[in-house]
Amino acid sequence: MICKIDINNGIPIYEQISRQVKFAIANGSLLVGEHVPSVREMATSAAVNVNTVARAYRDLQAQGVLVSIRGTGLAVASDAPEKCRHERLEMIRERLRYIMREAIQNGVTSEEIHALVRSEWDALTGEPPP
Amino acid sequence: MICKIDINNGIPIYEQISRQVKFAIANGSLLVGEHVPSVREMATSAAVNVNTVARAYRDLQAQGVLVSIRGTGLAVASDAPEKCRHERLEMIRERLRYIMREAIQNGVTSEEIHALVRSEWDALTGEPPP
DNA sequence: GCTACTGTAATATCATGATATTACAGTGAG
DNA sequence: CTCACTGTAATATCATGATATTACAGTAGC
Repeated sequence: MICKIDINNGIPIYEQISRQVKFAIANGSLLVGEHVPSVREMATSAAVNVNTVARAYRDLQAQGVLVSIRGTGLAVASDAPEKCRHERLEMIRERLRYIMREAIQNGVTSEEIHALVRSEWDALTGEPPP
Repeated sequence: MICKIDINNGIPIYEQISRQVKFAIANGSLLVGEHVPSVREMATSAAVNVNTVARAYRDLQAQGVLVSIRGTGLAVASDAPEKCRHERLEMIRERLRYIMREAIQNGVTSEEIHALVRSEWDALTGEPPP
């Protein structure tokens, strides 16, 4: 489990970590009962401070996604996959909403938005535009 | 010209102001030569500090969007509309790209994304889903 | 029991965004 | 000239995110 951190996107690092752990659980990269990387290991691999990872893990515990096993580490909670799968699209939806709101407020048309989404998607996936 | 500030979306206020001024110029709400609201007026109407507005205006001057007329205020530069129109979709495109990247990295399908965009757009514009 | 690993906590330090406040030079209307 | 408005600048203060560092209790393997 490796986290890719983007320092320039405005999203707090601890939140990026939290999101990516949830995504990993949602798509089965992390299984129920499996241990998440230790705070020190995650901090090293993501080139980030230990406290920042600890903050992310603390949030994930508070949300019931991870459970602490004293002296051993943090494991994926039994009901985490369901939670994370449900949250997966919601997290993306929320961020989409902010953009759409701005676009709508400023006279961008439905066609323009859909064209943007299509072209960006194709550019990122390497698919040729239809 | 009234700016709507969202304190919870993570984007710095001065940047939100800057963006909204550009949008206003792009869609003709602010015309070439027209004065932008004074820092104090904008600060009051947006419930924001004067320095924050000044910061946004300073950036807009540095980008050649506004020009200072000493003792009088700031006016829309002659080539600002072209600049802002060109930047308009690019600003939205950039933010879309971040979301799409996250979505793709985590196994969201093209269908899911387009469905999300459509449903969010319809929810925000009040249009019935087709 | 020793060692090496867990999470957790506390502390101090820094950058940034934002605020409140004060001050000053330039402009234009009266 | 005076007054009310411009932008601009400097200052101090605050919250937040992030960092570095140190420390401590619990667990597992040897």
